[in-house]
Amino acid sequence: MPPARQGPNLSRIATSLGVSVATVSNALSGKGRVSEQLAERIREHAAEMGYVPSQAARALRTGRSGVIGLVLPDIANPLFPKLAQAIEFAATSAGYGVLIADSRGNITAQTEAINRLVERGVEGLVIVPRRATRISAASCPVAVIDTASTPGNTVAADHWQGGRDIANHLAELGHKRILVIGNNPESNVQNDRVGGIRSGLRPDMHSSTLWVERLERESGMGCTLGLAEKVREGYTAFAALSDLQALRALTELQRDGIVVPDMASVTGFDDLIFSPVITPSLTTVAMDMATIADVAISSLLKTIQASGSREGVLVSADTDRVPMQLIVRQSSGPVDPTNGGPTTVDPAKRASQTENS
Amino acid sequence: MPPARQGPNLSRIATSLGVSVATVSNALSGKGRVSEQLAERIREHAAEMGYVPSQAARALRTGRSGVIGLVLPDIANPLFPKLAQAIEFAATSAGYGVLIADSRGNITAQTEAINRLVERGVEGLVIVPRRATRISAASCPVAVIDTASTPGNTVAADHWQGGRDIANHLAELGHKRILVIGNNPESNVQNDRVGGIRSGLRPDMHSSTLWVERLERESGMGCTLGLAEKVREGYTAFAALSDLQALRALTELQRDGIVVPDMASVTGFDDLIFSPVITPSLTTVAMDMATIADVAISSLLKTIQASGSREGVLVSADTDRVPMQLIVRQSSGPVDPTNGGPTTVDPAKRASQTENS
DNA sequence: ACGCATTGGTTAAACGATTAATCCAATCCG
DNA sequence: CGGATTGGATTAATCGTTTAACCAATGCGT
Repeated sequence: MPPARQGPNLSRIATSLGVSVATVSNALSGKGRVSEQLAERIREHAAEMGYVPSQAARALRTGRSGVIGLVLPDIANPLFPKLAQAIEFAATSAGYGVLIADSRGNITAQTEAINRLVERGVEGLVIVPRRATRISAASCPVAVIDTASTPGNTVAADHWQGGRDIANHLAELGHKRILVIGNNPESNVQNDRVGGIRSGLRPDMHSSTLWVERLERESGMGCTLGLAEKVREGYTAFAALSDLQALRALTELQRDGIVVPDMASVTGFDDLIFSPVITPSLTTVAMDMATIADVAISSLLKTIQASGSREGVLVSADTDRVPMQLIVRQSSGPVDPTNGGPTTVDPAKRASQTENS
Repeated sequence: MPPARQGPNLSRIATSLGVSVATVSNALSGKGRVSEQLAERIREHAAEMGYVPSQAARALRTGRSGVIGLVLPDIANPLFPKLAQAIEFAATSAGYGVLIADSRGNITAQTEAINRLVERGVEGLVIVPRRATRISAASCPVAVIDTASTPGNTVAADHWQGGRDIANHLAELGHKRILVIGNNPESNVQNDRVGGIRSGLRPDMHSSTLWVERLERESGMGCTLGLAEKVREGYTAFAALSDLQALRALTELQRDGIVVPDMASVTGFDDLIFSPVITPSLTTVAMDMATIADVAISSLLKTIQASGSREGVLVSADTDRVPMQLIVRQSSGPVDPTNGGPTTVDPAKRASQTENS
């Protein structure tokens, strides 16, 4: 069936130069003993023939495929682009390729995805686990990116510190009552972020938490969050655990005639693509994806080289939490002195004024 | 160096069953001639030994790696998650793996990315080209996802029709003056969308176009688009060529006290992750990513199987444009009768009312 | 009974690179 | 001067599959 192999290979180079394949291999890899002269001649010739080593053959012989797998809980996650980009860059820089797999929601799919990658011969895996699932190590080294409080986590942003930074920021602006808006309390990441926020509150501050997914289960998808009511109750700041929730909050407030940041502040997490360009632009806390990816990949590769590359090991890194960076933009500002207490004004009325004027 | 291969392989299965490797291979692939009895026995035994074929060896022997490459102009593109997810799913269903590569902006990087993938032995490529770059075919079949008007395009959403749908929708709502908001006039996709919109306008309608990137080059990144002014001039609808621009427009309008959709309508493209959850939720036009991915992958694989899998061919499909679907949400509504002409009200005044009340 | 297909299986040669084991000088040193 | 060393290159085995070619035994028609 294979009618005519035509790509240049070691053997073709060898015969055309009148030497043995081993010599060519040695010259190109710089491993064996070849005179510098000959080596140079070989490299030249190989280059001009456009030689490209067969990864398949190399993989077969050495048992190293030069590929790692990236498993994501849900590719549609808005955070994914940055992560994938960073991982791809780090891996490529280290001479590795990246195979992706989407673990579409459920845990069985995640396991299947992992298996597929392993069967394809990946040398290691980078996994962003779904919600609170623990990774039962596959048959190769695994680096986990979730949050430092997850057992088995390799490296992640310091979500806790990010939360504290947000709390500090809001404290400095004079906010006393803060509503934390999260999606799901089962997410380790979101829990760390809430924890961080709470730990950063001054004694005279108070916070409560709104879980959107829970609310939607009762009131239907895409329901309103009732934030205008919260403003009336005296909340002056809305700290969302993700820019997506922050955006949701921001637009809802705006629609109800509550001017941000004049009358209420909104903050988010993750610095998603839209955050800098909306009006007002969003104050948020960004992960240092590049560093996270670097740490994950480098410690993964270290483990791969150390281990016989069999056994599923959970990789650990020396830096397991990477600082997050507060980015102050327009959506957060000093608390409105006239709106310090509950029910100073009636936002509903204000909204209707706006609509009807 | 390789001390102890341990994974079960054909030969191990063969000896443990007292047959030849060829027979095992045949039994497992169902190709050669093996009695049904023996075949069954072999399959059983292989399964319980946990046999996993070596992709590397198979790739080496057959020249088929079972992997395709996905090249993206910029992974950070918010559209990417859906695309990658769809491609990954289609490829996986067909038994292929997906290697990703980010072509980080410039065209040289795109070429390099392609080369890396080819060196890794991908059998074919799916490329979403950067802006208006033409793909100079690599040394393997290439499927291009851009827009039908791009020469060499394989399959894409019917952006033109999507534009027409938007125009129709706005026409039915009674809008006469429409501002199209795009990012960059060099994008084939955006141009098709504008073209579609224009072609769908009724004789009594009028549109002009605002290119954000051009504006930002003059007024600085993240500058305001001055849409309140446009409303004053009589524009009642803002048709953005991407949900990202639509969001930008929507938030700017809201901040300036212009209620959407009561006083102005906003529409987008792509149905990005945030579009359904903002307030008001965004009217948009969605691509059918699943179908696009299916067509791309299936015609790519068809070409791979047909060709000797060498030569870089630009794959073509029988369906080259997949319909887009209009999703009407809250951000578009009938034109405000009191706001039909220019300068009926002063939005700036209204905004300040809101802020000071 | 003899040639001829058919069935069920084996042998062995690839695929292309890596690498341990040799081999053959030429050189070095006591 | 002879044995040990070393630099420089070759031989050949190996990774795990696939597959063409081959072979033995059986069945069948004439």
